[in-house]
Amino acid sequence: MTRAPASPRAERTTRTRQTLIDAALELFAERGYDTTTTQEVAAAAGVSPRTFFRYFPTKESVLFFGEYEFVRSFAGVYQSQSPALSEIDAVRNSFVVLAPGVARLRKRIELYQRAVYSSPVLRGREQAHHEEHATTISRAIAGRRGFARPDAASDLLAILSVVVLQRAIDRWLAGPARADLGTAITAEFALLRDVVCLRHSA
Amino acid sequence: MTRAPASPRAERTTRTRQTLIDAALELFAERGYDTTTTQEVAAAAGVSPRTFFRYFPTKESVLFFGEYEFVRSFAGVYQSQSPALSEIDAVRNSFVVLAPGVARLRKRIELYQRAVYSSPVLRGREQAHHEEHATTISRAIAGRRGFARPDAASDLLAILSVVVLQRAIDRWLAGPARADLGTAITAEFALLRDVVCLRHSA
DNA sequence: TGTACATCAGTGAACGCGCGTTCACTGATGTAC
DNA sequence: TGTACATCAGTGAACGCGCGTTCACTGATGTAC
Repeated sequence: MTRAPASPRAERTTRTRQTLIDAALELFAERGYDTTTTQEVAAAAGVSPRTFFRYFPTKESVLFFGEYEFVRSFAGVYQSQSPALSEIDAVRNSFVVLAPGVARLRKRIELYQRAVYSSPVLRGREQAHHEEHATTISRAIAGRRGFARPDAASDLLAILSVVVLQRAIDRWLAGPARADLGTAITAEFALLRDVVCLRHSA
Repeated sequence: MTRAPASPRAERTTRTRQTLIDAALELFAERGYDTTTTQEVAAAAGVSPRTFFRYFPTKESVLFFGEYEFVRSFAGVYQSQSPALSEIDAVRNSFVVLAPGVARLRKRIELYQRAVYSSPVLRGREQAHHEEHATTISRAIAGRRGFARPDAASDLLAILSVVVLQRAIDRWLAGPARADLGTAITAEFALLRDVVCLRHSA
């Protein structure tokens, strides 16, 4: 996670940046993003208002710095799934494999989600991120099938996967601290199959 | 749509408001929401900058004024679906029934979508609207089953429905002007069933 | 129908606010020799 | 090891910008009688 402190100067830079990020995450989650000023974040981090913009070009960027790269590792895991699996099962399995890496960041993700929900503009950004993630997943799905380009089916499956994953994370965060994210993901995908595939009503 | 012009004064008010809305929609879609100022909207509508805020409390509100109430009519249509239908089929059928009402607003919806996509804050608002719509749909689903409260299954189905409907609308807008929205909705729900329910890979 | 007053659409001007930029500086850390 | 210079983290102060508010006004429309 944290780099080796190359020099006192570099170490100070890293520390200041991290302090700003922590302060911002805490304040945004607690008081709401739109009602927290960059001045307040700087004050909480013990630096001057000016210094905030030395580290981050915009108020938003402090939140999105070093985003957990769940999706960056997705493609690799997905390709290694058994070819016998259907696409949706392969996606679900990949998510479950990656779950422990996410689960370690539970506290941070919880603050992040609270911050994002507090503000329209952050929700919009998050939505754009989800779309990017879906694009990545869609390409991976198409690749596993040996298709050069994603089609409507892989696009839809990718979007559904992101929505279902987000729901699983929300439920996991709402549950006890010891809950297992992989289990939540499996349950949510099972529910997806039920509501879409079961033919009978009620 | 437009009320009877009760008096010259009331008629003028209505006209000014509509002119502002039209100008805003046009400019936001064309130049982007964030890069268009309320001054420019006022100028395009032929009124002073100050007058904009006489009609709308915020820049955003001019866009969301008189939102098409697709979802407001949903519950009624949904309850009248045959009890023999599965929930998801009943939702799809309801959407198809309501489609012509939406399709009449094609040009306006197109501008609206372009405006929303141009701005993070609007995407965030739209996301919040989708969530509200999903809540409405989820309650309708639970009601049809005779349940007092929505559960995880109705919530998930509702969210999926909103996502799938939005995709259908996007594809419909991307297609030729004469395309049928109901057909696009049916196709998208069929695709949903395929990607979620088919067991074989490739 | 005609006059006196009330209401209201539209406007101008000035301001508060928070994000983000620009210019100019201080003092500590790093480096060349 | 010691000195001279370079770099860089942190800061202060002033400003631009666009949203949104406040105060005070004009002139047209509406209403009471």
